[in-house]
Amino acid sequence: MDRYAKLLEKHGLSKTPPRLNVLSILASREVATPESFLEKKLGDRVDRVTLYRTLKTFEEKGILHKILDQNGTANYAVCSEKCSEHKHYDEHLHFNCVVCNKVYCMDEIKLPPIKLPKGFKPGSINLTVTGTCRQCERKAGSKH
Amino acid sequence: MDRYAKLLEKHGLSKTPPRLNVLSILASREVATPESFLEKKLGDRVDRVTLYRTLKTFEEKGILHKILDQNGTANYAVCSEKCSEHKHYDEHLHFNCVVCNKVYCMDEIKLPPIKLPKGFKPGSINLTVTGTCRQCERKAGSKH
DNA sequence: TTAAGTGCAAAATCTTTGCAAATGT
DNA sequence: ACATTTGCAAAGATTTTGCACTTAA
Repeated sequence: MDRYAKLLEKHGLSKTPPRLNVLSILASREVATPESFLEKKLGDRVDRVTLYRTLKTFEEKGILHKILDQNGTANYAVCSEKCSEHKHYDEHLHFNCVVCNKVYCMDEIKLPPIKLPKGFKPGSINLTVTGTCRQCERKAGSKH
Repeated sequence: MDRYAKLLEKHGLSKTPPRLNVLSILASREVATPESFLEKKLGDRVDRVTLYRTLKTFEEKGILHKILDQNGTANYAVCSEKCSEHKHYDEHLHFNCVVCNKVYCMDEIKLPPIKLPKGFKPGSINLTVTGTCRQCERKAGSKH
């Protein structure tokens, strides 16, 4: 049984083609991925509604993180082992390129400690830097 | 001439009722505000399309910041003096309450310095903490 | 066998666009 | 007077819901 099937099993979800397809696409990408990309990749193989429901289920189960880009669009990335139905661990920096719009998960950059005013209870922390990514910087550079 | 009229003039925009109304509502609130709230407040006085266009214009001119909450919904707050058409300055922490969904601008909490991998050029930085705000913590507490 | 998951149709939102009428300067 | 802005209608886009059919276990 392959990796993705195992992941589904672990969370008590049945191993259906739409789910396996979605996981396979997401795992093959080095960046977080929006619904629109998955939709294009999957074509007619998976209904759009199923895709929405799949992403929602995965997020609730702690299989995927949802990361919002600069436009408020959700991008999904496979969670680390630590994530569960009850709590997500996504405490690293996200980089969102303004040119290609890709969302990078920079696991190696940890978040700084934060001190909130009295009475505010933190849940999760999201640090997103927008700017130009390495790829797009290169392309821009080579034009001159 | 009042404060808001002056602000519009400064940016070369005409002083119309919809614009003055929007500014007045936003300035009266201590938190960032979504379109839906403005729409409710304004009722029939301002068309929804006008509201969308007003917010867009204000953002482009550097009059308002757009802050995305945990749901990807845009929330607007009046910019500091430093903002302009060319660049926004919004380098402080945002707190988004998961109960009431309010977005607080915590101007007093500055962002930490960030070191990106080689090739990545930062533009703006957004640090949002989600959790429970003071108000909602109090309410939750008083129930027990 | 049957609970869970999918696909289709349709509804509900949310946002944008085009254009004529109204308004600010 | 005239460019800008508004309001209305309509189109587009995105997301959700209901329900019958299919499939995984």
